[in-house]
Amino acid sequence: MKEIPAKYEARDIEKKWYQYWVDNNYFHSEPDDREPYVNVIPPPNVTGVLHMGHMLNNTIQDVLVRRARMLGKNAVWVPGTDHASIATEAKVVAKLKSEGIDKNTLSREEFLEHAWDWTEKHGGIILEQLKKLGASCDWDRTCFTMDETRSKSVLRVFVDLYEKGLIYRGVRMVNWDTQAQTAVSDEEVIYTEENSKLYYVKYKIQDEDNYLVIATTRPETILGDTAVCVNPDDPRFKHLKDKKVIVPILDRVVPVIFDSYVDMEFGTGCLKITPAHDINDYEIGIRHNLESIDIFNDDGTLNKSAQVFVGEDRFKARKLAVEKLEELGLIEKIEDYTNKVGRSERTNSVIEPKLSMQWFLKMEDLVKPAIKAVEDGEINIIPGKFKNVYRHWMDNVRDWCISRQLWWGHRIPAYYLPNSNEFVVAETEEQALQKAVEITKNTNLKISDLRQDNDVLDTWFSSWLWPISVFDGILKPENPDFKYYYPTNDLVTAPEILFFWVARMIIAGYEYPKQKPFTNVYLHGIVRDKLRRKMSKSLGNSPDPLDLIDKYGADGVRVGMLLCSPAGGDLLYDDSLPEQGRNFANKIWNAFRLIKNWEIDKNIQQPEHSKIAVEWLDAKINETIEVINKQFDDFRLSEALMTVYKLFWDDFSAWYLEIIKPEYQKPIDSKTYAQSIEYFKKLALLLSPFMPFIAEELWQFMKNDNDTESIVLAKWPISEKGNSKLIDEFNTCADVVANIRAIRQDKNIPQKEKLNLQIIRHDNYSDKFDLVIKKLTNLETISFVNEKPEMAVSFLVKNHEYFILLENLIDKDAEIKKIEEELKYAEGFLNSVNKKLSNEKFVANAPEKVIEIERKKLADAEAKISILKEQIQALKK
RNA sequence: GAGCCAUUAGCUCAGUUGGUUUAGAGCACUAGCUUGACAGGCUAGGGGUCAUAGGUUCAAAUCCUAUAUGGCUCACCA
Repeated sequence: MKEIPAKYEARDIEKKWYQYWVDNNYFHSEPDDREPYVNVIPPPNVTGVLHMGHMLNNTIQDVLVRRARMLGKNAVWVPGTDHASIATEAKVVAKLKSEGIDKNTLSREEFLEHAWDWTEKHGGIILEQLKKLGASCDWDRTCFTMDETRSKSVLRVFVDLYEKGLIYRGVRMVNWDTQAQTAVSDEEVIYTEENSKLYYVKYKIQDEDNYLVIATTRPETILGDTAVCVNPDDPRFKHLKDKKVIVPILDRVVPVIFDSYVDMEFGTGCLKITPAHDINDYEIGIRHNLESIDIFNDDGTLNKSAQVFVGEDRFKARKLAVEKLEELGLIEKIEDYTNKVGRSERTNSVIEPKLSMQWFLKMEDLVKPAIKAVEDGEINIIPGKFKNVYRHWMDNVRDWCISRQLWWGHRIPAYYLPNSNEFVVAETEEQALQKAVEITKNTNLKISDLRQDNDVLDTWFSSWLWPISVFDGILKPENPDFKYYYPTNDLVTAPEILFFWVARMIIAGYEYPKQKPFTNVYLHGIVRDKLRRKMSKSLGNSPDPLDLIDKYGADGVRVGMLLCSPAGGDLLYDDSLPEQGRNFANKIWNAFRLIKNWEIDKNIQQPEHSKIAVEWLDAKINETIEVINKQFDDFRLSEALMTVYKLFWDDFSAWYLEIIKPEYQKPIDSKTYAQSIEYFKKLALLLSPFMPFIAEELWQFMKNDNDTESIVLAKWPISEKGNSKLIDEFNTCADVVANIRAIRQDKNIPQKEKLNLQIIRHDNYSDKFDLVIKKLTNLETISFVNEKPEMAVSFLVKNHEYFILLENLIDKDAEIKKIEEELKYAEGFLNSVNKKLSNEKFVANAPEKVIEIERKKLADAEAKISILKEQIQALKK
């Protein structure tokens, strides 16, 4: 066999095995008799490149899927991307602009051609990157929210909801993104505190020499004012009934109205009303029948209705308005002020409340079964604290604005009749025509006479169908794939899209297949840097995931991501995490090298210490498998990983291998060797969901004719009955070994120098591991005595007294001091136990079992104290 | 402003219906190791009055009430 390198080099190995898995189609699934295990990927943006959040998200999914596959389930993980209307359109517009092309000069069709080109060029990148991470997706099933099946599904659902009366069109105040020039939903607006100014502006009262002062943060909207409002209970303004005021700059005469919406405490108690540009003003405007003057163009510049500053941007207009007001002497004062400003999630531009015609989905009834499903536990949200958040949003849900004024996306299938605002809704143009003919009774009507709505649908209006549509469950609810794979199992995503996506998928699940879309929602944390800042391109605090994989290996990065990612908690990323993962891979690699390089001698007997170690490790592995299974069931993935990590590093490498390791350049017996390989294979299996690449590499070295050709196809190990007594005895042994090692270190005795150990046994001494102790600490002899030897260092394990005989190295005073410290601790402990037991109420009320434990503690402590006292006495002699 | 969640070692977190020795892990830290698998390592070790103040209980990190601090969600006052 060729030399195995001392350092594990992940790069070539990972490339080799991923190719092998894909070539053999191991990740592909077809329906069969087995129980399915199904996850759908949260589709990343087609515009995106892999970032740290994806790494975490997909690592978790891959761990779950790989383990499910090993548990014998028919596992499928469906990959795909979404079309990300706003983000993609923005990128394409920007690209065109860099080529000197203005979007507005293109027809819709021409623009879409560019967008598709762009998508074909960039759309696959992120999925290719996921392969580097080891993602075991069924690539044959890759979907895109705008491919044929998914698009048709979206249109069918739109038509169906429209026909059910759940979709309506209407003028509403929406959140307008002036940069993307589209409406966005409430969920897409992020409010943050920003420093701004509060302007106090004087409005002249008509036919009086008096002024009324209003406070505003947006003086440019004065141009759209149609009233000034005060609270009807405010004594300061009672005299203003039926009065009018003059809007500055324009000298427009508007009424003073009275509405209890106005907070008397705030500002001046007078509120200017601009119904076209503020949601509250809009509602007040409706109540008081006010005129609504829209002063903005779609791009945020002022239009003709503003009369002045026409064509200027809204922020420039603000400056100009203030200057003008100052010129007119109408600014009373300007204060610094902090308020919440809403910005578009996609473009970060300040959201402009705008009245416009949009399409909405009525949510009130749709959410009901979705609320119940989570309430009843039919769907679990992990961690559970998000159940509240979900509930709260659902209870207060508002109608969903589903139209976007963009071209890239699913065009709304509403067709207007010629010269009319009347429309028909249909899945295809042909069907639309048919409906139009029915309505108009005009049989000469042609498709070209109809005008399709210009808007597209919100991207989430397609991704909310994802778990259904990836199996074609909207168009063909009876197809075998859908019947077999739906509902899916675990949805893994970040809490930030709980409403955007998760809640809406649940709604769609109960509206269409009338079944939950998934059973568990596992919400993982957000990847942040060490300073708890979210990773972002603009901050430049995010490492490039592919660089990390290159540097630490995909296995290393996966371990790094998982190690500190408890459910729902933030993950504070640091390079030390994948480094720890890489070091672990190296540890595994070297353990393997050690075993692989041993020479096997069939003629030698298995040494007794090896026989015992083999027995113990078997018990330990069995016990640990149960722990890991439980942790998986509870979605405690980072803990499951840590359990495997310690099993491998501490139990297998640090203890087991050290025990069975033959002397330098001596061969190992064939029995221990074979058993060790079997254990190593089990460990590789336990590791493989987390570190699939190194696990496969080792599997290929170790597999025999009875094993599967790839670890991907192998079965998750089954835990046989553990032997807790043996494990307990081993722990005692480990304690003794550690004590002896500490003595060597303390007294500067090299490992090579043999020592003699004497033991005074008390009750329940087991000699099972004595040979292990002897080997690990290089003892000449172990002997049992009744008298404390002189000139020895002592320690206590489980009330057995251990003495290492040392002729010249004993510092009696130091020994006494050490034992006195131990005595002090024991006495303190005894004291606390005594306090409990002497408490009558405790003895009377506590369960017998608890009292029993306390009595045992007492007895143990007393025994220990008397031993320690004797030892001090002996030393003082 | 309303609601929810958290606060345990330097850092990140466990601690499962209150009782397994006066609290555990990983990383970091300290000391000692040219030990033939591994310095990406080995061995040993230090480190916490469980945010604060009360309360319930025989018994509290764990239950209750306040307070403080941090976070999340929703709403929003110009």
